[in-house]
Amino acid sequence: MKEFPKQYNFKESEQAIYALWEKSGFFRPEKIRSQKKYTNILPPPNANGELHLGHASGYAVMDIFGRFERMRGKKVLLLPGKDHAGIQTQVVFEKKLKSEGTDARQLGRTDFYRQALDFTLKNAEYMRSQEKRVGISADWSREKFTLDPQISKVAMETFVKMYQDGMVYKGKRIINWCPSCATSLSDLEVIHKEKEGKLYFIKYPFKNSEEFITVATTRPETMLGDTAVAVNPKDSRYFRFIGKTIMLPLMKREIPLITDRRIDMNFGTGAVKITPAHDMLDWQIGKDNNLEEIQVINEQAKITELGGRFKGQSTLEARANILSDLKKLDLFEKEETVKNSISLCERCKAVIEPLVSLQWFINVDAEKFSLKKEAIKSIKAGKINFYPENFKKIMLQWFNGLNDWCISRQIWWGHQFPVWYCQCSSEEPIVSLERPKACPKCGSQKIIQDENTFDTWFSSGQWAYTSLGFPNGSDYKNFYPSQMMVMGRDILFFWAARMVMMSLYRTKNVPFKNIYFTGLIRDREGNKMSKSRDNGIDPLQMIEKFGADALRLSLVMDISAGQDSRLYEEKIENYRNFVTKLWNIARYAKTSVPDFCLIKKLKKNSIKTVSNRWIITNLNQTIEEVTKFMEEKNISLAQERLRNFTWDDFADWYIEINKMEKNPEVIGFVLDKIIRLWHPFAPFVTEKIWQEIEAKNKMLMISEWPQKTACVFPTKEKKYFQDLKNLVTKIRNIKANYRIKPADRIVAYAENFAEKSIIEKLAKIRILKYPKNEAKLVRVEFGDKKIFLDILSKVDLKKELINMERELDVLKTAIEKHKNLLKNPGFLKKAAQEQIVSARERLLGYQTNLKEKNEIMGNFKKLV
RNA sequence: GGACGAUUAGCUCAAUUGGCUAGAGCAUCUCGUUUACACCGAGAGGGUUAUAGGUUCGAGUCCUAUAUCGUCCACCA
Repeated sequence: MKEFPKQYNFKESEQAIYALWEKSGFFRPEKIRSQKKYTNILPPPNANGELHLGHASGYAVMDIFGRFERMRGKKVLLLPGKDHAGIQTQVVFEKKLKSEGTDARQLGRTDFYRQALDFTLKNAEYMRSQEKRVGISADWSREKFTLDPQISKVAMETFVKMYQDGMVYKGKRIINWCPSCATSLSDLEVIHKEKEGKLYFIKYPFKNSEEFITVATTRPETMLGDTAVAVNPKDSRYFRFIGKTIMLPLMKREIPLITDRRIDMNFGTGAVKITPAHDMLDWQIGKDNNLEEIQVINEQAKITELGGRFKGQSTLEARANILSDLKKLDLFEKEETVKNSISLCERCKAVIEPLVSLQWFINVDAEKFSLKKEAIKSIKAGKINFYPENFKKIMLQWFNGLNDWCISRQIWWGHQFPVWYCQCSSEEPIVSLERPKACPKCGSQKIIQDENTFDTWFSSGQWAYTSLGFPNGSDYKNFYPSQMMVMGRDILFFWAARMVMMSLYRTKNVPFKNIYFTGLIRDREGNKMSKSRDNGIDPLQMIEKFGADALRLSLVMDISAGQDSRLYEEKIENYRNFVTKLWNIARYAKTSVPDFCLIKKLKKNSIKTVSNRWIITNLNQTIEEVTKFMEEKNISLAQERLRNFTWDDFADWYIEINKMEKNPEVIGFVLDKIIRLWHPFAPFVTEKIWQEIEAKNKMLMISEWPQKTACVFPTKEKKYFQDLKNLVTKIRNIKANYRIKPADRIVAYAENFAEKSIIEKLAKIRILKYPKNEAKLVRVEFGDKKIFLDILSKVDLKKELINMERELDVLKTAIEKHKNLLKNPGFLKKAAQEQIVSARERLLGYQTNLKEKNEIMGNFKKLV
């Protein structure tokens, strides 16, 4: 017989086991014969860095559900992929180029793209190896990349189709511009940060007048592009000035004083300088009032030639110079310190410059197909289940306030627009997947492609169907829409919402039936993990140290969907201990029982005795509850229930304490079920145990999820055994604590002779009489009061009185619980009530309080 | 400004529809055990479930306020 290793060596086992799984081919759904399908398209990580805890926790969740469904006999497809991650990769890769002493411009677009692709693909391979270490049972043969030709083609087609349907347009609008990344950004890619700033009060003199109006601004440099000053129409302070002309200082340009309801009278002076080219609200006001847009800041955040003598200065230089000039002219009134929020680029944290620029937009509320309304409709119709549920509300709210989506980016890394221009008319785009051979208008062959690339979320927003080979691929036909989607709650809008919209448009169906959000993993203090804080935990390091199973368990313990959690080494260590415990349970079974094997079905006569019946009944309940929790997507509760059964009931009680009643067959049976139940959570150690004991070809990964066995006893009796267990434990403790020989002092009445002897054996006490009239009641008495008090006299009286009260509570509970077993419940209820109340009063000398009395009465009332 | 979430043991979190004694893990203390497992076992202490009201026979759970913390969205001239 093979020696069962003394210690679980996860380092050796994990790689071998993963190789075994992969080789078996069961990661591919084709290998599983079943009609029922389960698809989970894994969120493609950005292929430009390392695997981090966020990925790991998502993968743990997905793999747990995936393995669970696979064991339940479903054709499971976990589809992995990688994202090219437009701007982020561009930033990362440009840094790399810089460190190599070159830059994008030197390389040129074609070479840059080629090298970035090379870099990304290499990195994708590296990340794939890291993903495997987490143990994810994904079908690697199907792995996709957002820049794969087939996937790109479908994504581009969507754009062409949208163009034809009048859902995209090219327009000059004010957009968020990142001077550092040199590209436009969607609203979502801009983050706001509260910061202390200065509010400058500047006098704007009226034309041919000594009077002036004071405006307040945080960005004086934009005044070069002012085309009006606005006040609220209700603001009586300025009534007399309305319609007058202002001489814009420094620029000596005439600008009007206009009114607009959007101006807040209470902020600053109530008068606002309007710069349509460099402010979101000003742009709106400018549109409504037909104001000129004067761009005085360029894409590098420098002043343009329209900024007169400040041309070429950076915005900060210009600000200082403008302020000093104003001071010289005595037009500077004062400055105040204010808190205001500044806009930053999500990726590089540079300050955003709002600029007017020619960009491509998706009209989210187009006539032909309203992405916004269709999304709202299907979510309201309940076509997607949200975990947690309240995220549905958050998403709906977002859709309601959704504005047009800027999808063009001025970077090189990503999908270039399938849009072409001929020299003859740069205004008229030709939208087509293929480069046109000649201009349809003038026949010229000099055709250039639009320089823009797509927002990375435009392609990942289509991932749900592109990755499955939409529109004709067999995977699309077989596996769309997927059953499950798991993602971090931080990309709810970026990705989940966009996927819903895009999928509805192209497939007329929702992209997934269920969506589960994971929270952020924080450090011990609850801080975000970040490089600057240096508080990050590297998942690979943890796997090295504690094993993949321990890491997985620690990532899904104590969590609920959408809620942030904290992680630190002790937590992972704690789960490593549990993995060891599982191992040792198996090792004990295998080494202490001759010819031990896992038992699938139990013979009826193996479960005659009380503790066997008890453990089996408890196992049944565990299977039932764990399955239910898993179906409800509640990993934490499933795991907790399972852990309690495994450790407390099976290992500590059935095997350890209950030395006389255990049955090898029952151990084989329970262990068989336990390792199946644990497999989704801790796949490696359970598979290893299975291989050690079974040593057959079949793998645990594809064995069946346990079913409840035919219930050996009526469920109502389950509690009875639980109490029996508790009573025995209690007796043992009393013996231990008081250091007495309790044989003649503690008396137990048992249901029948068999149980009487069990209690005698287990608790090592002598059972006195077996009174006929006590029926099925199990009761512990503390002997004669006198004897009990004798014991008390030897120890601290106060402490023992408290203990005595507790023991009486146990008695109360036991009586309460078993009243259902009695044929005449009324009798016992009354008896129990009297007994408890009087006992307490007698012992502690206080009156039963009103609340408790009410509680008892309430319960009784309900029963009657 | 709008929305959402949270507040339970020293710490991290549970508590499935309002219901049996509010539970785990870590930490602390006591005892036990050294051939399944010191990566162990049995116990104990520790809670006015943020506060104040309300509904109910019964509230951690439902309602109404308040406080504190957090997140997201919008705006900030």
